[in-house]
Amino acid sequence: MSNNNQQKNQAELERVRHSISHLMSMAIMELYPKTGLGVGPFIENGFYQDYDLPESISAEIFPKLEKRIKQLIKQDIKFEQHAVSFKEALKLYQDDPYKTELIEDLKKAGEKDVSFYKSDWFENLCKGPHVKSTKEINPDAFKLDKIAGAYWRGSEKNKMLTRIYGMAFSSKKELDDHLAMLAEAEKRDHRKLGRELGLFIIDPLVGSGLPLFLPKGTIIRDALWEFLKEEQLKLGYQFVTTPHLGRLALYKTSGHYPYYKDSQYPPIKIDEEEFLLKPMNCPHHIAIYQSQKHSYRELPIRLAEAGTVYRYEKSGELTGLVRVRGLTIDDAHIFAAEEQIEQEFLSVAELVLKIFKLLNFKEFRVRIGARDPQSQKYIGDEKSWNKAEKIIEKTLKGRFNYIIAPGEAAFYGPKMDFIAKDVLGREWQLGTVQLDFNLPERFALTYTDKNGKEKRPVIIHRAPFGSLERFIGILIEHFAGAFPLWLSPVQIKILNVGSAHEKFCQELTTKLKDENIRVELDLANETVGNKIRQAVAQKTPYMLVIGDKEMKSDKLMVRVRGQEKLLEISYRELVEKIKGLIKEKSLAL
RNA sequence: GCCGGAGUAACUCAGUGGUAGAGUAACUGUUUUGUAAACAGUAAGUCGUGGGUUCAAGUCCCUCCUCCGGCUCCA
Repeated sequence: MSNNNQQKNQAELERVRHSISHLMSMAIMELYPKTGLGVGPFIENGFYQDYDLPESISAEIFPKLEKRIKQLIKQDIKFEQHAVSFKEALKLYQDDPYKTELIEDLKKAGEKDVSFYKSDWFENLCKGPHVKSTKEINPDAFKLDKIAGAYWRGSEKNKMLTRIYGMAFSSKKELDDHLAMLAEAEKRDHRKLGRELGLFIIDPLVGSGLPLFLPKGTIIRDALWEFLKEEQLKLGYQFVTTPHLGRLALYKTSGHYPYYKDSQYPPIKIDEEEFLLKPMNCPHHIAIYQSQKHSYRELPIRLAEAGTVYRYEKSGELTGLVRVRGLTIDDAHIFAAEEQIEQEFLSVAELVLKIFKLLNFKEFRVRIGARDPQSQKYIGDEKSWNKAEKIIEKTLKGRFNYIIAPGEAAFYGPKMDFIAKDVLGREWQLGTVQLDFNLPERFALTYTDKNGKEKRPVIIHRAPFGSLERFIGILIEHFAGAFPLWLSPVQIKILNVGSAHEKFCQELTTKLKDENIRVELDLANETVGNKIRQAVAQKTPYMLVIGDKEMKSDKLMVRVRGQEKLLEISYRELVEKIKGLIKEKSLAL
């Protein structure tokens, strides 16, 4: 399909999606004539519409609504646009505070009049666009999805409305494909797999948002960090270790307190002093930088640490490993001279891309997080912000396709985020690089330049994974628990056929362990079939069934994850093969 | 935090006011197994918490906690 066609189809689909939301509103208003209407745009994969309903409803109403929407589609209802004057529009909606607010906003924005769409008896303030007639809508290609609360205009100070989400596509097949993707995503849910594969748990008694990594999860975590450590050593990073709390005064200097007061664990008071569980590693790394005088010859100084921080995320925001209260950032702070920024940004970008390639994230995009011009939440002066934003853009121009996202900056500086698609096509913000002129100023950081003058360095904050917890959560879903060999908690599972083979299996296990291969032995009094089934469920990369044949022959029959045919191979060859794959961190088995 | 849904054995779940159940896992025994589920038995639950209604509550009502889907937020 040509690009033009794609765009055209996309536009058609958006009209369809938006039009179904109007039909849904018709169906709702037939049931509850007094319903207030909030916003109702098309979105990726479908649409939603907010309602102020006289009573609370549940998804049980969906079949009834869907049936009615299908009937409406078949009635060949026309969508007609007309302009209404502000005066008239305000009069029409005099009892509707939501519409009144929207109309006032349009007026402020300098519009001449207000656009309305009429479909049958249903007339609604709406800028469109819509289908000409419901004939254009495929009645079998939409489905109501879920019901949720949503604040009017997205502000938690406002009333909460009822939002109904729907999915809509141009064909039933696309809808079915999308539903299949969702079903697959549910199967891969890292919270479910995390428990089934023995990777991590969250214990309510320990606290929500405070995951406990089990032995197998810890193997993955350590392997990821070891990999990153090696890469960073090659790139000239130095590793530091800092404690989990620091004096409140430190965070007052950095500005993290009271700026993030509401999302931090409150200060701990002891001996007339106050300490804060660290919400960020930067102040500690800055203290290390400041412990000495620095020359331009040393820069850039790159201080790295898997630093655990604690943030009091609101209870409703917590999700498994991907949103937690205690998290370990694969953090580093690069103290650099201004002219080194571009090089350092590129070096971090390269590292992030290497990670993507290694872990099979095939598609990604880059986003520059810039200031929200409306917001006051930023520290530092206009000049340094402009400079920082310019430098990032200059660095990326011609090298990456990027979009600029206003309002996505950190409070101390603009950033560059890498957003990758997983194998199901879902997007995750992974690597982040942030440019900061402000903390160096607040802490009065200096280095001595060529001419013996004191100069101000910049700080580049960066985390290629984001956080170990979140990254592991994403990887669990990305790989559906079937990790590449180098990350697999158990690389080989050995299963004995009968009790006569136990000793041989134990010796084999010891030998493989000596080769630094992670091996697990299953001597349970179970049928071979059952033991295989369990090892398959654990997504074990290699399985060795050991019986009389293996004890007599010098060949092993290896069952490889995802392959039907058994691999016949000698012990030595198998060890070399596996060690080779681990060393290259191969995706294949 | 807000809106909605849910919480019964380690896990997945059944149980609509009248004696707490199943499958899986665990444990014990039998079986000695050849590439995705051997057989038998045993043990296991203050039915999330606290209160209320009732002769009687897993079931109805209220409080709090936790989880799920969203919203808001995410240094």
